[in-house]
Amino acid sequence: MAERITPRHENYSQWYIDIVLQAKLADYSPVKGCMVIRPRGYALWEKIQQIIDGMFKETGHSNAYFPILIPESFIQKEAEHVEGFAPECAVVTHAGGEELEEPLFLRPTSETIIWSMYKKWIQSYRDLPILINQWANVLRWEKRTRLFLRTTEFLWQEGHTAHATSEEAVEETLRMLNVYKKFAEEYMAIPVLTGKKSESEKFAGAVDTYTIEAMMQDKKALQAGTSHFLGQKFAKAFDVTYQTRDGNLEYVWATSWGVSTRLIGTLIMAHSDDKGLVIPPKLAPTEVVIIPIYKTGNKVKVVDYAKRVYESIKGSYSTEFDDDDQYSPGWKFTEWEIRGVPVRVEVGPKDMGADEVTLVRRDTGERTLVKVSQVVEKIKTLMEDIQNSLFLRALEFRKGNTRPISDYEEFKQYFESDGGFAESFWCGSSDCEERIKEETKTTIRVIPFNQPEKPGTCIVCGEKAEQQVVFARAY
RNA sequence: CGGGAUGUAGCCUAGUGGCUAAGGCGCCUGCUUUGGGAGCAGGAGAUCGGAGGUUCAAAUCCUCUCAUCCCGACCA
Repeated sequence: MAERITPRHENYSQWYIDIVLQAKLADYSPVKGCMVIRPRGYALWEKIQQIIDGMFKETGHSNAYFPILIPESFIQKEAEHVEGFAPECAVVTHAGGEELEEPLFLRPTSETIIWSMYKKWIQSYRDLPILINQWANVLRWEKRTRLFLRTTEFLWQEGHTAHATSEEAVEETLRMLNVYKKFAEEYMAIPVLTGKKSESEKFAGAVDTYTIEAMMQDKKALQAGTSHFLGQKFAKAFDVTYQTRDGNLEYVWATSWGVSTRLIGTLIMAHSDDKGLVIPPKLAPTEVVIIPIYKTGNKVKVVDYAKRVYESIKGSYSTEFDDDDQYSPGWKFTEWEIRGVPVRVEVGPKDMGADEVTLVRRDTGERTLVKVSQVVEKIKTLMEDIQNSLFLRALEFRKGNTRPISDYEEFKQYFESDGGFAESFWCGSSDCEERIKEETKTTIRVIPFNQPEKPGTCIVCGEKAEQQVVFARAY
């Protein structure tokens, strides 16, 4: 008997760890807070990269690469930025056997080094916009780490764009937020709320931070991607100006936006179950697995038959043929369920007799008999079904665990029992935000774009409030 | 960084001062099996997280240290 996966209702954190380790997505590394992304985890990341990168290219961006080492003085140029990041940075002080004259920071994010370069590259409005993305690793010295969700080193992409006008930069910020929303919903099958972050939750150095916010199966919120309007802060810090058409000098407007390997953690916590990983078809590195079921006497015949099925499927789907002789079919079923492969094709003597195969979908476990001649077509429908129903299930779950609440006592009770998302009005004061965080451990996850017609009263102080926001406990 | 827990073979666990550190899973060999984690036989694998100390004697007691997990504070 292999190790069991801790059921979600017993211990959600442990369940998550069990999935990551047993599906062999990642492993702990010898270095505190770091992880090794194993081939199956990395295959997922490559799939995510490939799709999102295509979306970046479609919206006019190019990839580039900037160094991991950043001079200390650069980090310190933007006041809020340094305040936000300096405490969690690792710094190289020695190299080549000598102490460095100026310490070099391992990048926690690349705004500063990139804007030092933009200063060299931008002189005129003709040089704008610059639309650059980089795929990179970054390092943040976190106190408390969790596989994929928060590690000391993680992989991400960071887009950094430079624009002539504020309007253009804001437009870019929202465009990329929508790219993230589209990716989350159409590929990851995870519904997300979009909107702005409150002052206290925004990125250090941003004017405005926008977020895609998802609900996990334990009803906690998770920020899955952010897009920042940086205004002219970094342009001013690095003195990046351009000459306008009519000869004036103006500071450049900036955006930055990113998603990370955290998306893999998000994916796990949104869809997986007590049997293991559940991967939406559009992100599955392996879409179909074929398992021949034979006895010693009929092995050759069954494997032959299964192989023909494999031949007919593999052109259309990323397919694995598991004819390993050492493990029983039951063992294989369990194993491929842990790995989260969306569709399993069982091929045994019974199926062979009827010129059929058995299809089993990972999300519901539902079995269907289908003629070999129709198998590719049927898998196509199944894949679409799984993709859609994962999304709908997550959407229903979020809806069922979201409540408008206007009374603070009711709010407290809500989070003492079930919890979830609370839609409540907020007057905008950081005092009220701070108080509700202290008293209920909830934070403002997002100030949604979609606002009710009528204003209300602040959930905390009862004063008139223009904005309705979403409160939740968060990762 | 505070509070708690844990660390014994690849994994899970027993052993709470005394003989050669025990068992299950996994792994290797062979045979038999195979429609939901198969069976039998044989075998390999551990300086008990690390360092120091107490003792005739330490996995076991003490000190320090490291790592992981859980709960907080801080963060993508």
